[in-house]
Amino acid sequence: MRIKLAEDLGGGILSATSADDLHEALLRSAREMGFGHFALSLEIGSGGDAGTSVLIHNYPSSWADVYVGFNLGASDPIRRAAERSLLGFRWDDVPTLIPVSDLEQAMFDTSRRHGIADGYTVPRHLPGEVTASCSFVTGPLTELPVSMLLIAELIGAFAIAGARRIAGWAPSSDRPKLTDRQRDCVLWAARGKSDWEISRILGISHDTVTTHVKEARDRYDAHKRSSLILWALFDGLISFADIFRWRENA
Amino acid sequence: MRIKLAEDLGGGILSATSADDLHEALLRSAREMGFGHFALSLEIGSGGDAGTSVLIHNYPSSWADVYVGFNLGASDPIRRAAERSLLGFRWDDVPTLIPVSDLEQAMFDTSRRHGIADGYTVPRHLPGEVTASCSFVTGPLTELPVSMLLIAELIGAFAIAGARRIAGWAPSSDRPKLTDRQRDCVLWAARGKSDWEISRILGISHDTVTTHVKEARDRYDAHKRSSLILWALFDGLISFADIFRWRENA
DNA sequence: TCGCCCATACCCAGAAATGGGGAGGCGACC
DNA sequence: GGTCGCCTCCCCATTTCTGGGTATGGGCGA
Repeated sequence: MRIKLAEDLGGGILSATSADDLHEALLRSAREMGFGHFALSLEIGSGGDAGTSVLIHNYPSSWADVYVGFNLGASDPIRRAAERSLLGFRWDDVPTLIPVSDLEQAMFDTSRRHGIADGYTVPRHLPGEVTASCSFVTGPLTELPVSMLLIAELIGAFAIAGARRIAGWAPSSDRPKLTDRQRDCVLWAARGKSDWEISRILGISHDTVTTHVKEARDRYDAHKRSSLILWALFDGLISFADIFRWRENA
Repeated sequence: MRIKLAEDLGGGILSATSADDLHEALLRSAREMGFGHFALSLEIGSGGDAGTSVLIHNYPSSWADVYVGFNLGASDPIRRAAERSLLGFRWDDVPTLIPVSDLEQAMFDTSRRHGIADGYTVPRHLPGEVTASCSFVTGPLTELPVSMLLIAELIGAFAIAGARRIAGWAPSSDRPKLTDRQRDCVLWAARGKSDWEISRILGISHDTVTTHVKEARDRYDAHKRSSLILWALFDGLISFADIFRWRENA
């Protein structure tokens, strides 16, 4: 049973406590599914300078050297496709997801000569936190194990979750607790309301709102309204959906 | 075979061409897996306030009325947890993901009286494009079908992808582009620095920083520094790691 | 060469946030 | 009964942000 396989391998991946463990578990998983290679990349910091935080793979070193040496990651079509897809995708479907330039097509051909031919990539994102992908790859002489792609989807997701945990994004433990009223005020502040506007919304006085916000700042040791909002967001006290989409139900 | 079930149901979901089709396919899938209810919510759009949203569910109307009527969606803990998780999660694990207030706990109890007791929620995100979740729910008299959770993970993801396709797939995000200097300023602002402090850090004048921040606000159509930061964060222009981790290296 | 964008710098006036202080009422808990 | 946390309200002074201007110089592509 394939799903049993996923449960077994997934358990092994989720119980990994180090990058080496994860490498081991991923290698076994890839083999069991009929893939020769795998590559997991997890970035904390999608913006500019914060580079790749985790990169675990068993690509041939010849290809890895070329890839890193020529900084191909900067314009890797697989990576670009991963940023635009919710589901895992087969590499031969990439052109339907994004435009692929001639240069990038040439890159595919080169990788094939290094034993990286066809594959399946599982993307996963958390806005503001993580962008990651996990690829399972076959060489030029092996067929893509189509019957295993759904399993790969699960295993890839487990691997990414495991890597995130290992990379240090354990749920924060001793987070400050805000009172309900404080949280209300933080939420409305995150929605861009001023203290005065919040006071009208909540039906309390301007000074009371100011007090709530002040005390919330104190609890988070944040000296700025923005910092308070960011910490609350980071802690999961409020969410992007809370902030951006409250209009819908209003 | 459970994985066969996933393939069958997944095919049905991916071939849906309308919201009604999708409703039908999801209903069948939920039943096959042993769930009584399902709810799929998907929101598209990043910049400003434009955006479509899809909500497909078969919750009892009594509960849906309460939910919408009291605007509970504005701070739904399930939705908040969905923004903090890469994988699907069981509802009884939510307190380990995010803080849950007493009020929200009470909300759980209320929903249970409406036949919404336990569930499994699959989140999926594309920064700046899509935020979605798909929940499968059991009533108070039914056990959560634990053996089906991995299948639910796959079905939920398919459903989200299907909904995205139906909702009109707006990949060409017209998200605002900031200049390098503007991004610098936004990043330092997110780190809690005032304009004057940023000017010292970047070695430029106070007024120049103010101008950069001002123009960044204009591009995001954000009237508050906080809103600007939040949009930049949601868009992936900056990340929590950028914001909170800079101390480490400094 | 002209136009456009970018970075830089400056000015102003009004609104908002920050960081202090104090105080009363109310319910829970010991 | 006393203490503690929470919510409410008020005062103050100072800093910071917001929303308008204007202007110079450099680079880059039409």
